[in-house]
Amino acid sequence: MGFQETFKALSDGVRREILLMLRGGKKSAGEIASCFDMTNATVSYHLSILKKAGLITEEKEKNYIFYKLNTSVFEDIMMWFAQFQDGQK
Amino acid sequence: MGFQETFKALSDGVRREILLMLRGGKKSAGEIASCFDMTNATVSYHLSILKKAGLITEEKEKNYIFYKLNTSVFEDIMMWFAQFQDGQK
DNA sequence: AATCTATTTAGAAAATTTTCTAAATAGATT
DNA sequence: AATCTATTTAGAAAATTTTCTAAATAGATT
Repeated sequence: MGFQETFKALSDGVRREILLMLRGGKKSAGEIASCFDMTNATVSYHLSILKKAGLITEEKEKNYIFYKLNTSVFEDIMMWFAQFQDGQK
Repeated sequence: MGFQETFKALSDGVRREILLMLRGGKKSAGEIASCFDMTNATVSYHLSILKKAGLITEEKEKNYIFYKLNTSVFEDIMMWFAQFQDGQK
C-alpha cells in the first residue's frame, strides 16, 4: 500500500515484463519463471514485490500458485499521472 | 530515453515531489532544494536523474538554472499503462 | 581582476536492491 | 508414510542507489 511501494515495484524491468505477461490471464510461478534467465527463487522474489505493491494477487490451486493482475491499482497509478495533465499553466 | 530510466526516475519519492512541485511552473535548482531537508548537491543529483529520464528540462538564466516539466514523456508513460486497460480477458 | 552566488561534479560511505545457493514448506502422488 | 513437485524463505554476496562533504565551474557584481 502506498505509492512508494508501487512505483518501486514498477521500476524494475523484469517486474514490468511479468505484468505484461499476465495481461493474457493468470500464470503459475513456474510458467512465469521459465520466461527468464534467472533462478525460480529470484523470480519468486520479484513476484513478492509485485504482490506487496498490490499489482498482482495470488491464488493457490493444487501445488501451484497462480498469479494475476490486479487492475485496480493500475487505475490508482493512472490517477497519479493525471495530476500532470490538468494543473497545466 | 527508454522506459527503464523513466520508471527508475519515478521510483523515488523525492523525485516525484519535485515533479509535483514543478506543475506550478518552472523553478530554480535552489528553490527546489530549499523544500527538502537534504543538501543542494543531493537535490542536484535527483534533478539530473529526472533530466536524464526526460521528465524535466533545464533552462539557464543568469546564474540560475530553471527546471520545468516535460509533459510529453508523461504521455509516453501513460501509454505504457494503457496497455493494461485494453488487453483484458 | 577579485569575489560572490548558484549550482554541479567527484569521490566516498551508507543504504537498499537484486541475485544466487541451499534449505524449508506444503500439497499431491505412490 | 515416503517421496515428488512447485514454490518460497533465509542468508550472503554483488550490484546499484542515495546521500554527504569538499572542490570545481561559471556567470554576475564589485
